[in-house]
Amino acid sequence: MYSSELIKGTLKTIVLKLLSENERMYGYELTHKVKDMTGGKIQLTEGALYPTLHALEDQGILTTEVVNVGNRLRKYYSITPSGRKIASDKVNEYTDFIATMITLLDLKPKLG
Amino acid sequence: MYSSELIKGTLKTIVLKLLSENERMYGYELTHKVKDMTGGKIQLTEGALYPTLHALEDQGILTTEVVNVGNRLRKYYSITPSGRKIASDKVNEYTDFIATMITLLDLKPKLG
DNA sequence: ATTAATACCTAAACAACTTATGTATTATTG
DNA sequence: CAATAATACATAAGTTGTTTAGGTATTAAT
Repeated sequence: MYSSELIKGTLKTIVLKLLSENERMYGYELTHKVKDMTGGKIQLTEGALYPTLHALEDQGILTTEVVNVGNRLRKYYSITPSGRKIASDKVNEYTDFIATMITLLDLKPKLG
Repeated sequence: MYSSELIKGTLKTIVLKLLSENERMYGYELTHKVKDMTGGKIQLTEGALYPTLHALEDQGILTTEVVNVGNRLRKYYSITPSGRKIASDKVNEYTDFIATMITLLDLKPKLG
């Protein structure tokens, strides 16, 4: 787990990137996907995730469809074409930002 | 210039790293150093920087000496031994974090 | 003489998050 | 088979780290 301040500002980028790669995902699934992919190092909190998803939907970046699984509801999110562009821009910006930080902090990135 | 949310959480790491490499620096100098090193892409705002420097001093991570330059005062900050350890930890954590984000977002970092 | 640069500072407002809590269903376990 | 954990959504108060917008004062540039 990283100090919480580091993760700040990356939530939207993470959500949009994952929804660019997957046809549709639901909130709870996103938290587990990120936890799995990062070996538990990044854990999205529901208190941050759900309001972010709602905002992205309001902005027309995501669309939803509610599905009944057993007796429980599940809200799937899909990215719209305009959202796909925003996702790509965000990922590119983050790539650039990381390169800048590597230079600034003289980091030796451990790339697998 | 990056969207402001990205830079959030990196200020302390940047300040501590630069003060680990330089015997002493003053606030205004830090803003210009970072601007120069990043080609203007990261600009520390004084409203964020000064309170952060004060907090780090209060925590014993930095010490200060005020110097008169002409008739103007300049407040130099130096890192303490315990601060040096914290700086190193922060940089290591950030390196790890970047590696995690590269994996998660499947980034292709453009390394000079 | 005015503006820009140097150099510090603070405080209100804002955004994005954490923490805490809530509802309800289904699966697990002792 | 009762209690707990997991699934799955949600909101709201509080915290943190910023931005924005001011302020003071000296020195350099136009």
